[in-house]
Amino acid sequence: MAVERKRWQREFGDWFHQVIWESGLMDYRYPVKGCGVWLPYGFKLRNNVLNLMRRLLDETGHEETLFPLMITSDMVKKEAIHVKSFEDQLFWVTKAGDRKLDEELALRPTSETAIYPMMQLWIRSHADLPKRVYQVVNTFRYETKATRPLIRVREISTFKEAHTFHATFEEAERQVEEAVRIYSQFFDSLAIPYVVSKRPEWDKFPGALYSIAYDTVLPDGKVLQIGTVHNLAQNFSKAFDITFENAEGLREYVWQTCYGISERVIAALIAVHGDDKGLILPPGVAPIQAVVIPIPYKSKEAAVTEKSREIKKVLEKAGVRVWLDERDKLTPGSKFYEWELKGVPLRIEIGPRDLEFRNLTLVRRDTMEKFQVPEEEAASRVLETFSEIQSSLSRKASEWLRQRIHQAGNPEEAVALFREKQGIVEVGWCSKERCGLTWEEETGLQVLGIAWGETSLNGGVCPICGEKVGRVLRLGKPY
RNA sequence: GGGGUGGUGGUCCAGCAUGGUCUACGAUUCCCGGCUCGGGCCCGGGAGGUCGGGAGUUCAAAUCUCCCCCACCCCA
Repeated sequence: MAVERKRWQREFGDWFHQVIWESGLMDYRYPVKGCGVWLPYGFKLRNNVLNLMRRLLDETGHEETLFPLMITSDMVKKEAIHVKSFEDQLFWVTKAGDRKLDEELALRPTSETAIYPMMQLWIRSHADLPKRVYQVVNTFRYETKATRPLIRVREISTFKEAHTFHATFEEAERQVEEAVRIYSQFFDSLAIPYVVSKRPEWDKFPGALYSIAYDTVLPDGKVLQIGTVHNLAQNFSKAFDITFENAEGLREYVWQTCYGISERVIAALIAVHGDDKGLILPPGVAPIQAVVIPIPYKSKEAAVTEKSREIKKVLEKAGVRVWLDERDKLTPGSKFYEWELKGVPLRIEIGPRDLEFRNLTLVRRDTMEKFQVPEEEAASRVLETFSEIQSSLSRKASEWLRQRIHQAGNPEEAVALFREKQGIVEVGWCSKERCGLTWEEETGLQVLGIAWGETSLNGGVCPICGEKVGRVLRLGKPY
């Protein structure tokens, strides 16, 4: 029962689509393009992931809110640069029944235009600051490229966005650092590896001063953006007229940040940890952390059933999300396959042999390693195994990403490296936009940005202009 | 934006070249019953289809022609 990742890597697109549906996460047969149904199992996973996020935000002074889905055309037009980037993708509500609406309404493509006009009413004085809100909502964008479950959709069903408001630029800068800390902790808890890059000027969030993004690499070697943090400076507060009175009695525009994470994090969770058998979910967020499978034999059915129920209770008491699979029409083997597909981190087999020796047979989903533990140590050994699985998943995924980050000295080298190994190519950059764009042209890759929070690079010259190199520039092929 | 491949019970698919033998193959899934049970066992019985949509050619279309829709892949 070895762990294999052939199909996972070679036919990632098919694998991904199939696993999402067969494991019971989502059904994408819904008749509207780019929209899918979260099935009960997927919905539970989604909630566990979101609750992790909620805990992190609640602990750090954020408050959850819920703003309306529809925005007016006036609201849409407030911030010119921001609007322009989304206007081709807006869904419009133009009629009620057969009556044309006097004022057409748009479905939010993101919620700046819904939230900021209200903030203009709520923020009056420096005592109201800082203010941090977040919400988890659906947003709509008319994607024209091919849609892909969880990755490129028309209804983003799960968009967690935080918006913060501050009295000074420095405070907004500190909030950006805080957001990066929060997101890093979040992805670490999910064992999803990432690189953090400052997006180049030509690819930042429209309206932002600058944008920071979290990227990971999927099995096909393409880069998936899984989170973003933006310093908006006063660009939006000026457009939406969000001002406050400072301690000296003067009116100032607020300084803002915003940061978001979408269901792409679930896509990453699935893709990064999976194998040819299906999902592998980290115990921290798995809807079912352990499944008990009774192995009935001859006349011992009653004893096996009784023991299985007893173990289930013991584990539940210890706080384990456990499921007892008592379906008697299926053989244990077919149950094994099913729960492996669904990514349950730990399987517990209880059969005549275990009864005889007062053991439990445990099988780890991530390594398929099989071992016995004494029955009376059930709870402690199960919990211990969860933390081993968690750290093993982190280690494996980080190592996998590390092997897909390469260093190149010139465009030819970058192209060769990418062709052979995909992933991310790092090169030295002189910080000039023209040279950055040349890197893109000559490699056919896209600039992800410069490494965030790392000291500048010394030595070497830009192979394009010959000037001194000061930054690490990352290139890749994004989704 | 450019190119390619495909759409047939819930799922995966055969059939299409050479229209008729299609009352549409097979597997899986689902329901009923039996036998089993430490890796998808097996045996009976049953359910499930606007052949993506529309128009056309024809005595006759899943099969040929045209238009449309949708999905997936590759390239910009």
